[in-house]
Amino acid sequence: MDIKYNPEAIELKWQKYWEKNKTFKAEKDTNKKKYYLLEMFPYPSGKIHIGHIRNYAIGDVVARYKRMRGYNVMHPMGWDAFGMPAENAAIENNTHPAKWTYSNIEAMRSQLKRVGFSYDWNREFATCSPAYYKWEQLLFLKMFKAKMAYRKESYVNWCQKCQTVLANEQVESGACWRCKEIVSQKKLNQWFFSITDYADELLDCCDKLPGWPPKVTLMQKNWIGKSIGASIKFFLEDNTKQNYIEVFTTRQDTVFGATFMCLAPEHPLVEKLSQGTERQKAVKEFVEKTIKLNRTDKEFEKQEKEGVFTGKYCINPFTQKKMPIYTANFALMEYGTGAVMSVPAHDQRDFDFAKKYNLEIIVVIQPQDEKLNPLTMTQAYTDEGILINSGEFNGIKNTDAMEAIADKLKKDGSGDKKVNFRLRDWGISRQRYWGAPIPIIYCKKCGIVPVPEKDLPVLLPEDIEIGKKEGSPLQSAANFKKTKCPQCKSEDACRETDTMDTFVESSWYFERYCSPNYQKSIIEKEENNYWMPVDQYIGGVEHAVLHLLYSRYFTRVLNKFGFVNHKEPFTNLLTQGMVCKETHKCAKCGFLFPEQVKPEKQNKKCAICGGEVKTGRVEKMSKSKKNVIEPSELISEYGADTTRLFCLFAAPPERDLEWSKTGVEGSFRFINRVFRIVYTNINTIASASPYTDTPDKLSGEIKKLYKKTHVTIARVTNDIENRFHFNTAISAVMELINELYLIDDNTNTKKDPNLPKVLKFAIQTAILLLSPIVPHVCEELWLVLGHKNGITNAQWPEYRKDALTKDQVEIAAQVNGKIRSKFLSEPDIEDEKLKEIALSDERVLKFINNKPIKKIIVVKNKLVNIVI
RNA sequence: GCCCGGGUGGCGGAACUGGUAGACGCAAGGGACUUAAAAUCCCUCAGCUCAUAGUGGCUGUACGAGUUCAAUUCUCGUCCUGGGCACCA
Repeated sequence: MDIKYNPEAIELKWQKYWEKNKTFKAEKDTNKKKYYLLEMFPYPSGKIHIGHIRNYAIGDVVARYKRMRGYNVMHPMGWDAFGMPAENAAIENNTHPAKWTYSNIEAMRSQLKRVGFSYDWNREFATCSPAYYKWEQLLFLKMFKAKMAYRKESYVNWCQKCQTVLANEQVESGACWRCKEIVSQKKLNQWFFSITDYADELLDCCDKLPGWPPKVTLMQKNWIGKSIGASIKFFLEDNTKQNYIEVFTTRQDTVFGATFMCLAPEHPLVEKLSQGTERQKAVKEFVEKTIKLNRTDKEFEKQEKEGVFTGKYCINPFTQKKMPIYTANFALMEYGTGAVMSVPAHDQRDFDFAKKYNLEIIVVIQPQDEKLNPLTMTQAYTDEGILINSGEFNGIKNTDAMEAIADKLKKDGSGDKKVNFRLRDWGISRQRYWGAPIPIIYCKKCGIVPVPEKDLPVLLPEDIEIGKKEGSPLQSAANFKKTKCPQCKSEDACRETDTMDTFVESSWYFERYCSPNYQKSIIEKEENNYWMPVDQYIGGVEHAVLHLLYSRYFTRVLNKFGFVNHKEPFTNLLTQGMVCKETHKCAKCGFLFPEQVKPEKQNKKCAICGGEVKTGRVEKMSKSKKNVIEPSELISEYGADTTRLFCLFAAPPERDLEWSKTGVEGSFRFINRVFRIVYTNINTIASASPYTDTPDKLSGEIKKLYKKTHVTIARVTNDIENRFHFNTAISAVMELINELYLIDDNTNTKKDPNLPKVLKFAIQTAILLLSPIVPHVCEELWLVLGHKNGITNAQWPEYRKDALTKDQVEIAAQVNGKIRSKFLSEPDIEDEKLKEIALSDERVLKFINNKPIKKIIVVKNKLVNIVI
């Protein structure tokens, strides 16, 4: 055989063919069942990396599979194109962010095309284009008018290096998620989206997303953080009966044990209470010291719980006791009301604090088996028990008193039931240039004025200087900033210079894909109703809370304004694992590239300094760890099909994938095996029509092969359709191919007149089953097999039920649960018959050794277990 | 600290509802073809063990118990590991 597998020639040929024939163009067709498949769109950083390829390969298998199943598949791709790297690159290379971004998009688009993903490129857009962000601005205006977008002054996480505000979600253990700089606190006027209005709904609907991994919905639930409890007012001991501190607690059952109060250092009362007292100086010092160390700071985690007395008292509404008011470093202004009622007997943190400052401890919950003594207690008692020292509630189980105490609070006017969320409103202001401008004008006379809808989009000015001055570049862009007030026409007005968080763009891009070129509004409703919601969404688990929660929120906002009819954007979600590779580290030179490692007899040496090299952990590929694989190199060496195959074969999608050079070679070998099995048999099968009849008319090896082919169809279909376990789908086809090679060698079966037909069916089926995974080579082989219309829209093979049954099954014969013998039998034979065979088996009898049989368990077609 | 995962050969991973552990691939070793190499093909491949070399015996899915005729699978405890949240009142 002269024909050699040449991946590059085959792949370029079919990519051209698909493009020419518009094979993947998706159009609304109400007669067909739609399937909207989406992978998280990339940030155009410049290069596609292997993690993208894995993500998109997974998606492409599903898209191509569904197409073959007759679905009208929409599989779009685009660019999450706003963001900081463009600005950073602009500063470094003295280019404009737009230029940098668009040239990156060019490069990455051609890379993606070279992998042969079945995208409908007609729907492509970049979120940085005015045609896209215009609609985002419109939505902002609608939200502003509905009071869902509002401005408030607040402390924000500030990254000094990136010169920007970060959302809480973008702060990872005290550091900027992008540049790892330690985050500090800054007070600024910010725009917020009121996501908390939907906290309850977003939480409840987590349970209505059966197609999502429970892990992700659990993370969202924790993030939203709903707590049910009560708000309680503690009046100050100032005889006015007007000033009070309000707290939120989940333990109103312990209110009789509240002996002191802790306020967050930022709490407005802290300064007021201590003013003019001898405590003023101490309080001020403490507050200043504590605020400096913000809560996300690394130091903050380690610091001891401490506080200072403000000099004033408040009154416990139930006991009328005086409670000293402290300000404490563990009280958080952002949670609840910034004030904590402290119950030292039943909260460990309060207990430690009370011990430290010698504060009163009152036991109000008595456990069943022991008697708590505040003087001898060594830790707080946080379990259930019976209330004591609690007036009219004495003797009631604490959990039962929750409701009653909340009711009494309400009756007395000193509180109420209350639900509190950890989730806070979404701060979207960014002091950056490369983002969507917030369409707001500040007028000296009229105040905050929204840009009229007819004036949209508010364009990002192109003639700006980046990195020359402190702060946001838009602030120094006079042409942009200076404007007329749309209401009073006064010249004394300026534009908002902050831009929107880039998570805003990615919160609705999946909606825009349905009508990407629609000019009249944000969304063309009929298209949207047809395509949405996304049937399958695929992306990294790192977006479990950020992007996915915002998207759920935005979908509700769009729904509220009547733009869309659905509330949840993604019916099914698959979160794929990272791509990892081993690292090499030299004590002196740090991380090394694989080519910098010299293998020697015993251990590896560093090519730079000659020092010992340690093979480090398998870690996520990253430039800094020097363990990155370049997809383009891989594709030019082995081809796109091999690259795809390996990404899918090495691990199931949800798990991390460990890169292996030899594994890639194995994948390449397999494609070659497939390629060869077609060509070596082509003369035999070329003119044969595939056998599709019942297996009973066949015999011997041919029958076995025919049945194996149907079993393979069943396995692959199940693995793709129900489990996304492409690794086992591939191994099933590998088994079939292995079997085909055995037939090829077997001269006896070569005389069977049914051979060409069955062989054709088997080979053709293998090609069809592989086609979503390695589409190019399959298109080529499909053509070789004589099909002129392309494999992309060929029908997915169906299996025959009568071909799944086995002619013979192997039965394990066990004695006391241990396998002592195996025998072949007809399938589905009577239990009694199986027992009989097992009991006549020599090896089994040897182990029974004439002992009495207690019982015999028979599992049909599987085993016989004799218990003695 | 709290909440989720995960732990299976030299390696990546199979085993779908408790029913024959190790599919498929990689690596390794041996062999065939070849002047040679590459490519390809075939065989072996969890560990220990045996006067019987066999469809032999024993052990084995992180560790220890338990439920069961039967446990990688279910329950409890321990260890390790990955992730999320982290003074949340």
